[in-house]
Amino acid sequence: MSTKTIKPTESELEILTILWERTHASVREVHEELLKTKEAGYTTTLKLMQIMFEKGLVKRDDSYKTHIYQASVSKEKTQKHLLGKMIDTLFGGSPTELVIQALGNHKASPAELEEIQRILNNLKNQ
Amino acid sequence: MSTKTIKPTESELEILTILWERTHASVREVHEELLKTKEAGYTTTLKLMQIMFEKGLVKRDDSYKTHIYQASVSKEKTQKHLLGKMIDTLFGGSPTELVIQALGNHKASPAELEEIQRILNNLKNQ
DNA sequence: GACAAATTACGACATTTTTCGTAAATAAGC
DNA sequence: GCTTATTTACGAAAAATGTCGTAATTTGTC
Repeated sequence: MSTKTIKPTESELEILTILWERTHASVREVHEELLKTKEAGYTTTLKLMQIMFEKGLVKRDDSYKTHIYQASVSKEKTQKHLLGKMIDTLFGGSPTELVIQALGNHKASPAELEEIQRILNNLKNQ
Repeated sequence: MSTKTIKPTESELEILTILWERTHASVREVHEELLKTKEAGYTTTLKLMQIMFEKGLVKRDDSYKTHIYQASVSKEKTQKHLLGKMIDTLFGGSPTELVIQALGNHKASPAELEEIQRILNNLKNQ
């Protein structure tokens, strides 16, 4: 009953990303960060985060005037879940197909290629 | 002005997937296929496909009573676009991080691992 | 303790997505 | 050519998302 609940919307994902970076932040801080990439009113961000709180996507400390928010779903779990969904719907259930696309269309440095190689070796020796 | 337009919704993606598999299909056929995985009324599917037509996501041949639909965005382009978006929003712009996640969390057969190895070798020798 | 500044709470509305009922159009069989 | 079955067209509404204005609350300052 854990992975099933993860279904953040686009906007929610943007906010989660910021919270993952900072571990915790006020609405104001999140909002400032959002403004760097998009237009939005302050109360819009506030409302969004309140709804995320009701959904359980974030936790908050409201012992002070300024509430401090924190993601309550981990980045890794969310990545895993959304990736799995994408593999299912877009890549016919084949993670390999996705990996091939990702490698083919997006540049990776030699160091990164080595890292992938290490993981690949691990998987082969099992 | 091509990749910017690709933004199918969840439902639209389901339909596109079916169209990609069959190259072309009637509403009835798509609907039957959809029923295997979810509940939906026939007119719902119809309406969805009509809207996709208006958006330009699909083409159709309406010279007969039963219209025949066809995806007008390619699977590859859509995969690429959505993958890129996911890399940006969820994986901090690092395709490698995504590949690592995908390989770590989803099983791949030895044959598939070999295929990935081939691609990796290719990338290394450049 | 009154005032100003910032924050939260709340409700309302716009937009997008999804759903479906009903009517009109089309085609096939008899 | 009439009937029946199937399909499309269309409108309306439900549901989910995103937007923001206004009022109430809190806190700090003088």
